[in-house]
Amino acid sequence: MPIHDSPLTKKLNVFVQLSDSDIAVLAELHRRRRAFKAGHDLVHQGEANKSVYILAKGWGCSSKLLPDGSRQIVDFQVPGDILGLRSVLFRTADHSIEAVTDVEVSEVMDSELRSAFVNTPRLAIAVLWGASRDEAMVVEHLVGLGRRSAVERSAHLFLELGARLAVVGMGTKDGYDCPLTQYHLADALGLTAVHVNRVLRELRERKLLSFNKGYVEFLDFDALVNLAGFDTEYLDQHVRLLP
Amino acid sequence: MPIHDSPLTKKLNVFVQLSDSDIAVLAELHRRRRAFKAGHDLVHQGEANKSVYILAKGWGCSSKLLPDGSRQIVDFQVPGDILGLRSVLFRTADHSIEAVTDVEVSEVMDSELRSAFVNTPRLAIAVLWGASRDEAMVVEHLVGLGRRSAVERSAHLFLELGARLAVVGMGTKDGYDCPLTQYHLADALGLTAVHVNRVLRELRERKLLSFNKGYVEFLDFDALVNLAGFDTEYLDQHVRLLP
DNA sequence: CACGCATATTGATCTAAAGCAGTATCACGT
DNA sequence: ACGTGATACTGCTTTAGATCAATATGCGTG
Repeated sequence: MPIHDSPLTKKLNVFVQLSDSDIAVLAELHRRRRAFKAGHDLVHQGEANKSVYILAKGWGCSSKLLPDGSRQIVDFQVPGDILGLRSVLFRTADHSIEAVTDVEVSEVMDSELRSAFVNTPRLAIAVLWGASRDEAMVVEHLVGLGRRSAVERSAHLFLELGARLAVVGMGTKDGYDCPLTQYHLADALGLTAVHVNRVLRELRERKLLSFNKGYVEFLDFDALVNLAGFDTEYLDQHVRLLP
Repeated sequence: MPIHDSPLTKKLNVFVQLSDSDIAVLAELHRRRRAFKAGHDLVHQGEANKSVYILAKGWGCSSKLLPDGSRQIVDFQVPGDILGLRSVLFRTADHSIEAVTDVEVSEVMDSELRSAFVNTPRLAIAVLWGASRDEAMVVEHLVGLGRRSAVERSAHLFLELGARLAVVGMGTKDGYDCPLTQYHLADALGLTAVHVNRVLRELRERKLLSFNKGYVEFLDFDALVNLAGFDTEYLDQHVRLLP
């Protein structure tokens, strides 16, 4: 795949116009490829990380396990997302990141990342913007768990995933391929899998959205946005340019 | 108040041993004092911020409002916390920060902050560690909303606030002063105020914790930690030193 | 093919928390 | 001294979502 078609490049380009040299540096970062099998951990909770992964293919999820055995998925990762950035910049990982499907990543050592940032500030800004967007999504997720009903919350999640995939050219207003099981959704939405099933049925019967055989289909996009209170703006705000 | 007694200094010192010059720079940052009345906004959602505030006295909270009028409090701020850091580094604020009580802050322009970071890297690291800790707390909060019961969640919040206050010398294992109303708690915990009241009664009757006239008293700290699944470690992990 | 395992689906019951309604207390401002 | 508004507390009813139990459906593997 030519570098200007990689998911990360597409994603960053939406936000900052990358120069040829930015793209060249980005290509450098994509050299070391690795693959993970579905269900395996990319980052272990409590471990210090010396590298980040750029997700090229497949889906991941970051989650925390509770003493009682249940788990809460904090966020999903789709192609173009950077995994483990925080744990490199700051500290040991406080949650684990797992491959939902078979996954292909580019591994970037933290030293490479730092020098890339120094040489191409525009790239650094774009990546930080991405990290900031991810945080905003975590906050939005928190708000949903606290104050939205199961149906609203589910609708919101599907819309958000759709918006993220659209950025990397893997989704439209019609729908997108989604490899998640109802258990994944349950763990993200703070519901039981049984109830997720009922919620999906309701969305289907209300002709808003259908999720079948790995495909999410938006049946009435606007009504869905309205139901979820989905803010289309919040995913693409502008970063302040560092001096 | 001498600078080495300021809440922020205490907090950062827990994590990095600050040198005299670090402390001198910190003192510089505390020059421009401002006060806000309870209920007023320090940061408005959607506005770009040119300054951060170091909270010296009083409590704040950051929250998001929903279309239906309800709100979700994302985090509380106590003395020593830095407000609006993210919106200076990255982008416009995506939520508003409100003074819970009358509040005193030091205002720091982003240019001052940047030059302070350049001149005293150790200080930069300490502040970033604080920001990273705050994020970890947001994630923990999200997990609570998704997977913990009302009682567990409430216990967890009280413990977390206690731990944060202890760092700045404003709380012990016996308890701490807490200016929050049951409405604040409800908006943070994703409950109704009525139900918060019942939860508080249950905690009191089970002789775990009492909250009365602005004072949180731990009646059985260990049992509370156990009930909440509170991880005492997660607030004080170590940052990786930047090269 | 048959078997086991993961995933999806539906029905019946149970429960935690919401919603609604009302009372109590206290701090103010006049 | 008297309202008025914010906060705290309690009882009763309702509901969203959990829990328990069962039945599909498909898919890889011996």
